[in-house]
Amino acid sequence: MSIAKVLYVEDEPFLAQIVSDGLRSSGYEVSHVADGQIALQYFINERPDICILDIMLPMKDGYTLAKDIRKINSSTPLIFLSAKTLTEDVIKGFKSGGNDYLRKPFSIDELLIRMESLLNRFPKQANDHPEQKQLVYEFGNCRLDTVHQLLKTISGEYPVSFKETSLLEMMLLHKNQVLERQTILLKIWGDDSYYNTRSMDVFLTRLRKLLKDEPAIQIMNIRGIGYKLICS
Amino acid sequence: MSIAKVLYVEDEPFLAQIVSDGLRSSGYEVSHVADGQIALQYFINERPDICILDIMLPMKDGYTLAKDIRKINSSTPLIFLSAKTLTEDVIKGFKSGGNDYLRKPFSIDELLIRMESLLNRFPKQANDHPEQKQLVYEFGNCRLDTVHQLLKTISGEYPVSFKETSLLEMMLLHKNQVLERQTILLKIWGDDSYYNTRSMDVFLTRLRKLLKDEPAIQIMNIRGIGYKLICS
DNA sequence: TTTACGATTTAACTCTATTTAACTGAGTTT
DNA sequence: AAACTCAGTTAAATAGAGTTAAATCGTAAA
Repeated sequence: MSIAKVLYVEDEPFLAQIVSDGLRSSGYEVSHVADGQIALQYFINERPDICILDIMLPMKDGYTLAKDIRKINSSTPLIFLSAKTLTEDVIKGFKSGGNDYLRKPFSIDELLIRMESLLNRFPKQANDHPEQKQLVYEFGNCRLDTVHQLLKTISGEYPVSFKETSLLEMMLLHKNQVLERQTILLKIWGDDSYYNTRSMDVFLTRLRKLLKDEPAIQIMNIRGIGYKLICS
Repeated sequence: MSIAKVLYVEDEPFLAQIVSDGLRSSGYEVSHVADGQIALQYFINERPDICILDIMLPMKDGYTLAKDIRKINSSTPLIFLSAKTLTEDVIKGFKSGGNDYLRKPFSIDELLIRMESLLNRFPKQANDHPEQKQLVYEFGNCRLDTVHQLLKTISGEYPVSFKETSLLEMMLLHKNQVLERQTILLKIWGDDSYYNTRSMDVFLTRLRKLLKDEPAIQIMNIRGIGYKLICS
């Protein structure tokens, strides 16, 4: 989804400023309105993706506003923010069409996560965007097939393990550039603890051994920083 | 909607009794379980319409349980109930697949209205209509008929068992993507205990044997993670 | 109810990717 | 040059995965 538009209705200017800033710095486009009457106009004109409503408002209270919005649109998520803590107020909030109800004071982070939840913005899996990554790499006289995990060199074709494939692929994506050790570790191993660095060394040895017959290809170490894969 | 089934996971007996009674007197059908490990079994067998999970549980905590449930089913609403009040716990709850998070102590009425809200937002469906799933899959030179449980390969047509069919079908639904072992186990076997993984290995061997004459089709292992079915 | 059979699980064993360990060497700092 | 840190090599240990066969389970026919 592109940038989500938020309609935020709140009459207390100080809080409104803090929350608006918080939302904006998380990438939302925020329209702030202080009055319930005007808010409905905004809703109609701006078609926000989500609304955040205070309950106590001048002219038209939050419950009424929510009901009015629901007459026009039944699906846009509505979150109530209120200092009213009684259960019956919460129930009134849901009955008037709200989808969530946060008691003041609340944390911005909690508001954000609840908004995301209502907007279904959780990255389901990496599967969502089957990113069009390259499957086969040619370099020097070699070829790495990341699908079948095969490395063809001048001296033959060898099956390589998943980690070997990942490591070589990562270097190929940065060939002739410096690639930091830590970057590799974090990406492939998930953390850069001592034993994982030792483990990576072992894999480097294996890759170097596989590529030893290709004089034009070298994995160079840059001490204290990382590696550079030299190849055409 | 007919009577909604609730799976309620809570290890504190006194609270569990109160909440269960409250839900029942509001017309819900409640299954109460005190243990996270067993809860997953219940989920698979009972197919509840909504789940209410405590966070602190013996055997398997609420977050982990939620993640496991999400591997099997992505739409059933999940509500966390917890004495943990920190924002970061709330965020963890949503990140692990929860749809709402209520801090203890909470009022039964608030729980009820939030349940109702979620049940309206995710109208019963996924479970009732096991969405028009594909019955026959074509891949490479093969064809899997899930109705008659027949696998046609280049070398003939073979009857396959229910588990073989399910396993292959699941891989086909994720072909050329990484599919986690645990996801398969939870979905097909219902739990990921040791012997089930061994059993799955046996089925993989059988599938690989059946598909061995199709060089373009391979079930590749990604150690520590899962499998990838390579095919067109 | 018993038997027979196929489906699935359990068991025992093998193989292999990855990690751990121990040691060696190379570049840096003092 | 001594001391130190980082990196490379090799081998052993571990844990994940694969294979095969035997045991068990469940169901339908006898």
